[in-house]
Amino acid sequence: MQQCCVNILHMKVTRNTAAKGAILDLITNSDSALSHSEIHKLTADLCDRVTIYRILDRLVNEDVIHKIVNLDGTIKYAKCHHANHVHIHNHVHFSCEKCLKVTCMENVQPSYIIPRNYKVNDVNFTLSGLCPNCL
Amino acid sequence: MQQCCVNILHMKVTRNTAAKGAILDLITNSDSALSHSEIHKLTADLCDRVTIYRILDRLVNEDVIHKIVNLDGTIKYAKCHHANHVHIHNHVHFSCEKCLKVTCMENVQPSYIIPRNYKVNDVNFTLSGLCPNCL
DNA sequence: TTTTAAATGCAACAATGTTGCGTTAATATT
DNA sequence: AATATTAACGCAACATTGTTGCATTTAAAA
Ligand SMILES: [Mn+2]
Ligand SMILES: [Mn+2]
Ligand SMILES: [Zn+2]
Ligand SMILES: [Zn+2]
Repeated sequence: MQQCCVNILHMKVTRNTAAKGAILDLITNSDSALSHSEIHKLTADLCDRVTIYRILDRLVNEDVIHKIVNLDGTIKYAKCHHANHVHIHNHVHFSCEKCLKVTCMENVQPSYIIPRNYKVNDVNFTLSGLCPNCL
Repeated sequence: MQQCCVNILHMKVTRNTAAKGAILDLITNSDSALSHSEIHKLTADLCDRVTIYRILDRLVNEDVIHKIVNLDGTIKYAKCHHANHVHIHNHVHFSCEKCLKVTCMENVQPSYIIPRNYKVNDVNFTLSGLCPNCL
């Protein structure tokens, strides 16, 4: 009765499927964060469009991948490379205006001072401009 | 031949209209950032849905208001209260998970160190959690 | 192998954002 | 004040994105 994966919020057992594995591989091996539509195009007929939404939600809730909100409002998905499993996702993301790639900068963690009467649960720091490849 | 307002990117003359004035007032007097749909509801029959999109774009391009991308990908609009006109918009935004309000924290400006081979043009820092009213 | 319920496909729907075009009206010019 | 210019508008039509319900399939525990 070994459980392979769980939704860390609801402590509900989840399952591994072919589509889930393929999408996770895609995200893991990508050098930039991917949106739903990008994944949809890259996977062709792997599975239904709705299934991709559900798989992405599942992977996020399992804390395997994380969401990044791009400056135009599009949501992208990436996999952290650091080891810690349950994590506050407090690093910077860079959104290149030319090649349109969004990348995690896991070693850039901004510091800020916020009044004590706020409780911070999550963080989304995005810088945009030109990446090294496009500069 | 005094020009009232211009698109600062294209240096093109823009015009003031009743709908534009009303929407700017709404945003100026709001204590939190507003989305297109919120503005649409608040203005009732002021103008067409499409016109609101175009007015918001115009106000952003005139550098009168600014966009804030919320953690769920929804885009909100706010007006800075500081004086400087053309500005890098580098302050933090706070997104409350309970009351769902998004507010500018103009005096919170994070510091970060990014490699020199990146060129930063814009910044979007959003914190989410509980605001003082909801804590 | 059997059981169970998570995951899927599909259809239908809702929300959000975009484009083209004929008309209206803000503003500069006369 | 009248006129000319063209930005802004309304409307319809469309595209994209995300959601929900339900019957069927299938991963994985028993
Ligand atoms: Mn990241
Ligand atoms: Mn702001
Ligand atoms: Zn680039
Ligand atoms: Zn609140």
